[in-house]
Amino acid sequence: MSNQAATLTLTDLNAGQPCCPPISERRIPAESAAVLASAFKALGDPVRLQLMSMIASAPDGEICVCELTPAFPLSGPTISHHLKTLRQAGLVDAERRGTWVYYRARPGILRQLAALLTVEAPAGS
Amino acid sequence: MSNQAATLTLTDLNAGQPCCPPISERRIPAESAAVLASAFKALGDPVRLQLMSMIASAPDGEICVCELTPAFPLSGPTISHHLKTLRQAGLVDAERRGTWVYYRARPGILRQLAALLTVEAPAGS
DNA sequence: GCGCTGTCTAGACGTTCGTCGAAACAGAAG
DNA sequence: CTTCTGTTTCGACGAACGTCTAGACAGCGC
Repeated sequence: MSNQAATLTLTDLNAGQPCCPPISERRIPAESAAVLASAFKALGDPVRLQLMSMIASAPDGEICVCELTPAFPLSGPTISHHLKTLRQAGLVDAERRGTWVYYRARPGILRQLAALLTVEAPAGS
Repeated sequence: MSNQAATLTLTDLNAGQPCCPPISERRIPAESAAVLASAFKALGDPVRLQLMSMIASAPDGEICVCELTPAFPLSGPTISHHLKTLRQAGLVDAERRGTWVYYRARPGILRQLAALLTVEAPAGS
């Protein structure tokens, strides 16, 4: 379940070199913008952002769905849907071990997004 | 325009201290998640991401709408709508000087979002 | 004043998103 | 094999989004 037959995916970008310089350096090309925007869109929901945070801050680097679901006043399928969105955006990885499924963050992707938003030290403001 | 008269805005967060530690350190509280997610959602559209990039990378720190609009195969009102979204998310500032309106990035906000996505140096990956 | 250009607002339309309940799938335990 | 629990997929519905056209507002020049 990597992704559809789209042109690019964030995972592809991560596999290679750092995809883009910071947005303050030069304009993002249209193709990269589509891929990167999909990653930001995945983070653009409060539930998913908290899920991402819980996964990224898990003590062992991974966390069980059974621990994520009860943390929100939402149904199981809804949480699963959000996790799928994060998965398709390339932000997290899932692995089934026996009965439970464990989620793990992809630090490389997060670092790329952070680098994209980096700006030089402020001159005026 | 999800949270107009809501509890917080990203601009408020920026005015004060750094709002949140990186998501890899601890789980984002629900209130902060709502504000931060709205910022990521604003960046979650290819057009807006490119607009943001063009604004942030403008040589003089600001750029005229008349320069942004012809860069996309979209109508003027549509571009204006996207700029309004970026404005309401607190990511950019607008100023009218005579006939033209100039947009300028808010580096502090971008830095906060970048800091949020920062993760420690990779152990294995 | 009048017209012209640039930008934003208002309303409408089709698409996408977030949520749910019901059902299907995967493993573990009797 | 049967049953039970955990997780995902499937359809459906209302809300939000992205886009458009038409109109309104702000400055400049005649």
